[in-house]
Amino acid sequence: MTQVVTRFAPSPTGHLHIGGARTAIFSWLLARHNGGKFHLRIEDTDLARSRQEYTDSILASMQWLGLDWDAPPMYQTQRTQAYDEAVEQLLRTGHAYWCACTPEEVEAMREKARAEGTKPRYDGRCRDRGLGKAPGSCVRLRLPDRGVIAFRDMVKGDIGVDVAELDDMVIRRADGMPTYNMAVVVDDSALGVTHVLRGDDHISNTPRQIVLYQALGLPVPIFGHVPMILGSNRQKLSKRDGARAVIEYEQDGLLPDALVNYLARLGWSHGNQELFSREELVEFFDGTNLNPSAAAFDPAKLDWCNAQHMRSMPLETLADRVRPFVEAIGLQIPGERALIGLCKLFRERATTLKALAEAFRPLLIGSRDLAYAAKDATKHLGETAGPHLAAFAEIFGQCEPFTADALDAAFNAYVADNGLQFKTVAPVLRTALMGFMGGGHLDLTMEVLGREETLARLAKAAAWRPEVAG
RNA sequence: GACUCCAUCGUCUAAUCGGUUAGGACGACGGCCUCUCAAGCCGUUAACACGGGUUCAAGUCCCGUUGGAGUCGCCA
Repeated sequence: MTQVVTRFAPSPTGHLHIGGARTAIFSWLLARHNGGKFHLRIEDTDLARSRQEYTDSILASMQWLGLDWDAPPMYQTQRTQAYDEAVEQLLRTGHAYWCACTPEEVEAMREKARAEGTKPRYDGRCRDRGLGKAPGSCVRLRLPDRGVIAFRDMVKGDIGVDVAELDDMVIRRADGMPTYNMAVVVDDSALGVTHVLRGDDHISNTPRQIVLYQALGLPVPIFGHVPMILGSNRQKLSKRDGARAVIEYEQDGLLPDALVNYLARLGWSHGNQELFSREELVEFFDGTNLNPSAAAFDPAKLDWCNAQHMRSMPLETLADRVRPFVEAIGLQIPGERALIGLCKLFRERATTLKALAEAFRPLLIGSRDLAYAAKDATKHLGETAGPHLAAFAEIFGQCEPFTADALDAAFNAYVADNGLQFKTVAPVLRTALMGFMGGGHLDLTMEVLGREETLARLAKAAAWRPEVAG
């Protein structure tokens, strides 16, 4: 059996978006599952719209997603010789011909056809004129006179199109550059691509490409057309649906594994399983169970998926991931131990790394900057809180070592010795430490804060007085 | 308009060769837990687009209708 070779072929006219990311994921998965090769090709033949910065951005997003490729990326602008040779071969074998029609003339033909209610097509008037190369001339592929071009699609099943629906397409533009379909066929063939996975907006290109493969005497790969991703209104994806560039999800603090998991699961399934590690995806994704119908993008489920991944990864790894986000919002990055404590404290309370870093804020600012939520302070830091706060300062000031376990024991002893109820005194401590009724376990919170900061907060809380209105 | 593709809860989806009280997940809602907020657990809500066939039996096969999407470039 021959090796499976897949590819992802973006054009550098923008950042990598989630639609492209998903087909890249499927292609990468299919190659990795089969122990094959995965290639990258930059389709930069549209000189006017292609930009180097987008190529850089796309490659960076691919790396961030963890989709590695097996050879240096191929750039179409560097392959003019291969395209020229292919066109030359087609001309020589009679599968192609020079066409001297101007774009205006062709457009007139289309207008006429549209007016008559038939399919706008080039009428093939230069087919047998025996023209040679001339300024302004392009080369067109000579289609078979009749027949049906059929193929078996990995996701859609059998598809067939009558050649009568097609026209003699341009394969070499007047400026000498190849057109999309031409370049794709020459390049996929050169790369030895066996499985072409792409968006189903390309489905109408496929018959044309098959004709090209045949005319060139090349083996036709297996095609798989993945449906487009829709927005929440089941219309084409737009910004307001949360459909953005991969780089934006990175900046928002999503985990690459979570994005890959969610996107892979959109349009593909493995029984009832929702959460997959990267290894599981590689193990299970074999190109089957791809859904032929379009799927709507759901930001809420993506968030849930990300939250699940954040909760199941090692704390040390999570700490490494969140560090840049802590720095980005201007907070002092604590030591490793404290940072891990913060992650443990808040990871079940945040769905993104960005939100997680933000949740750290009350504990990472100094007591001087701690603000109290009026409602919570009024309720829990009133006059009856005074004795408790004084006692806390006493017992925690002496607590040794200053660790969660010891602090927990000290707190519980205080509650028991004074015949109190945990639930009546805990809010006092919580409000004093956090500034509001939120956050995680109090013992770990204090450990993360450290003795000095904990005492400072207790003192500040003891000095709190309600503001007198008026 | 022509051609092509698509059609299960609001959303993502499952349902081996036709036989299921049509399952799971997200969301929403309710409950439990609880010092708070979450998380977690339990539960509720909700779908085979429509109409014909074939068959003892159709979400599953066939035809049609409706609806949606894509393409119709010397863009990719």
